[in-house]
Amino acid sequence: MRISELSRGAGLPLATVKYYLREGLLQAGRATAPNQAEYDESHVHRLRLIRTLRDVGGLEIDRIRRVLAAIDDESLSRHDLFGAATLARETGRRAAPTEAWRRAREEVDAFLEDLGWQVRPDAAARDELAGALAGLRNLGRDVGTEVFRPYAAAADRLAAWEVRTISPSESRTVAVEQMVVGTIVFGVVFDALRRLAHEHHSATTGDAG
Amino acid sequence: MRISELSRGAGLPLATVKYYLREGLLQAGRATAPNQAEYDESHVHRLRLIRTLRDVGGLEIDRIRRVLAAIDDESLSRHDLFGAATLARETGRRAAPTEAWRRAREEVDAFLEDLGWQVRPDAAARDELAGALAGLRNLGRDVGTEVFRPYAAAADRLAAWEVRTISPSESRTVAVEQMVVGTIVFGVVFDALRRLAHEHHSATTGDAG
DNA sequence: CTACACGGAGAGTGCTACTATCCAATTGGC
DNA sequence: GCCAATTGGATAGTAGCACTCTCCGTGTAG
Repeated sequence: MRISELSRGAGLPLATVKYYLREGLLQAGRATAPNQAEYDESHVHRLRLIRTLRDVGGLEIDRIRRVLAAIDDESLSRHDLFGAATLARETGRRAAPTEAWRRAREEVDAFLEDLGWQVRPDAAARDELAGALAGLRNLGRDVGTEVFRPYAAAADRLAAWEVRTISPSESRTVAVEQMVVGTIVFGVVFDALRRLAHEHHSATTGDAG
Repeated sequence: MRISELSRGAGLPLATVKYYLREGLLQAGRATAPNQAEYDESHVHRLRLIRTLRDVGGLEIDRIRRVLAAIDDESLSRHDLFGAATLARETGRRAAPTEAWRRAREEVDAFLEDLGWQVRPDAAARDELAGALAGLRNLGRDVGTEVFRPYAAAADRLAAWEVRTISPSESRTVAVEQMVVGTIVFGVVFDALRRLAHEHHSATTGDAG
């Protein structure tokens, strides 16, 4: 198919398809002439993937590019791929690392050590936890990493189940995409469900103010 | 204190403090002259709250404004406040509602009905779940709302605990801020821990490729 | 043969979150 | 009481992001 058909097929403006092509999110079509190329179903699927990552996951274009690059990299193992999905959800700390922040970061490292979790020392999630802890303290809450415990327990249960169910998948391409999409989309799903559960429990607790 | 002291005290550029003042995120100081005002600790705390919501929670200024307005609104009950925190995390669907999306939305409503959760029919989280379901299907996954079940169970357990522990708080102002900050910050915390747990379980499963 | 479509590139748009400049009024150190 | 520095307030400018538009010279379908 030609680019305008691809555009219609994916339900995206032609200009947007060209933009994704320029940005390297969408693989180039098979050139049939200096200014003509042929696209197929794989391009339609890729566009859907891009839009899901953006519309559902809320990822920026730059992050999507890196996630897709990891998916496309045949040399990456499945375990590495979980890292890629992880990379996709990393927030990218905005606040400068203060002294209090560094202390919080050390406590987070000790906490993870205590949990016995085997995670990279440079995982960005560590920084996010440190930021959260430092933020809570900065707002006057006298808390330690023990407040993370119930969350860690819930995350541990859920992640163990997720890893179990995602592993026995078919081809690498399929498995890899499931892993990445699953991590991102179900992250959003859990967050939405948690908010709904808050509302539900807050209502049934009968606290009127 | 004067504005420049406030700026130094909160560790933010003066121009940024002025910006938050203009945008209505930071309450005005007590005017002592046509062009002079007095600020206090409550202003410092408010600035910290704003930065935590932005740096840790990743909220945009407009959303922060609405959250703060809800916190400041004395007429809102604690239950309403959970709604305000909820509002703070709503993603704001970006994709246009297609036919497939509308079908997904109906299934989500039925699913929540089946769970027995009492949630507003206009909760934005419903749309997010519909978007997630439609997105998964659009990528070729033949799934129904039953894939949400394990997540709903985990979210239910966690939210029930959160509502229990947050309710018996002191003054309204403190409780309210705890609720909002907690919902947002611990949302980030859970997400970070889930990613770390993925990495840990993926490593210990011993899948090398 | 000619009107429309193509790929490619550059510039322009709208939005967000600041950041900088200007102003007249006011203040604090001498 | 003087004057540089600071203040509150307003306006304008900037940087980054995700498109979106316009051009251009070349192809292609009816």
